[in-house]
Amino acid sequence: MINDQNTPRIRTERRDAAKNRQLILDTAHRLFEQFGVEQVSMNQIATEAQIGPGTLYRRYRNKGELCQDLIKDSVDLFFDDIEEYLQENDQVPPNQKLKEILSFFIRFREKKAQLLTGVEEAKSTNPLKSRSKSPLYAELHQILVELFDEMEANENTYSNSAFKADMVLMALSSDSYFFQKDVRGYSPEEILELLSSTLIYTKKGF
Amino acid sequence: MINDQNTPRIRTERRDAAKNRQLILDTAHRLFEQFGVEQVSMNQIATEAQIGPGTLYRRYRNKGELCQDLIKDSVDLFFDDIEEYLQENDQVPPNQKLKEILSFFIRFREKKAQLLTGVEEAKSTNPLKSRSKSPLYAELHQILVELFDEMEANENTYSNSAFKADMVLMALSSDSYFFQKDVRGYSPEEILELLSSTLIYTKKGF
DNA sequence: ATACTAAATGGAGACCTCTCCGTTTGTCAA
DNA sequence: TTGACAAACGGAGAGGTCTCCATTTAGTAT
Repeated sequence: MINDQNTPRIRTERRDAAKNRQLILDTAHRLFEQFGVEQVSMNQIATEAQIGPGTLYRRYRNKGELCQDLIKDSVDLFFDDIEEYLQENDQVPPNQKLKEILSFFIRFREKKAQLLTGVEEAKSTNPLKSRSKSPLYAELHQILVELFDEMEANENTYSNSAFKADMVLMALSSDSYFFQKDVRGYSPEEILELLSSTLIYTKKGF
Repeated sequence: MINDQNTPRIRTERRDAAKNRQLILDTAHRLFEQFGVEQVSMNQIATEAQIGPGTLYRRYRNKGELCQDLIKDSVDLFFDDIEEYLQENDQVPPNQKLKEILSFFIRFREKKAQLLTGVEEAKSTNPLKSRSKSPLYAELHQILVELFDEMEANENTYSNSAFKADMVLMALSSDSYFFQKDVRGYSPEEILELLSSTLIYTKKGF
């Protein structure tokens, strides 16, 4: 899982290709930093990196994939944090764990806001495959489902953990999250509270 | 509210302009019907209608606005239905009313799937103003908030009706709704059940 | 070294969205 | 009628996304 496209490949990546990949990543990073992810076009990246558009699109089918590659490391660290937390706190009640995970994610989202939005936007623009198969989404969904299941273990409701997990992630998508912040005026902390009181603490009053 | 851009305007719409508006609407409707909303470009509409791109964009800033104009009438009917239902059933418990409204909306969404998606997509692509100010969204939100408030009237939770309403609408956005259908494999009825059991029947087991 | 081959490259080009602006055309007042 | 003028028009063009493919080139087997 650690080296996926870095070191040895199925038949090794050509040296020039590897060099170009790094060149693209560096250029994109620099331009994103300077102008903001939103403002930078694939064109611009190609031009700045002095490669043809074809070369760029060959490696990344769209800006989203590029963004994805750029946060890959952060995402890995993020999941490491979660795993560590879960291992050290497996006796904690599941709803508390859930809330903590959401808190982790919100912090992550705040830190990587632009790139995350970049990932999501392209996903929807392009293959219409929704924001489904982003590894981040899928893996996080899996974790949430397990916690929801653990929560409902001693309840009578028929399980809808997968749905709840989708709701949570939906609510924390760029679209929804920034709508809550910018239009509704909530702080990250308030969003966390609203979300947990709405979707996590389902039994009893609150 | 009834005549907004139809009959008398602030200073009447020029006859040629009115004619063109209708021409655009007809052309778009025809092309959408024939090829699907997704597949038809603004360009194509302009060409087919034999008008310059500038003329088209002058009237509709993007495809979303065009779609919006195309479903305006259906939307009005939709709200009429809701209003009628609410007036005839104001003694029914609010959670039941809520569920019924959602059912209305899901049916509407199924019927106007393509145009609705068209509206939402452009909204997010363009002014980044999120899917907020679509009249449909805003008005529906308002109705949901009132019902949630009514529901919580005799409970102790501090009100988060606005948030819940946002969650519901988020869950029924094209993005989320079709994800649930296509990827998770739920039927419209199942989505309705999941949604109500998750967000509406908050008190007690189910 | 040499030839072979699959990967990598770059740029032309198809098609798109959206803006700008010089020109045309209803409309209304004189 | 006849101006005058704001509204409407159309199309050129800037800038994007993404594809295709003829050409180049890095590894590898001989």
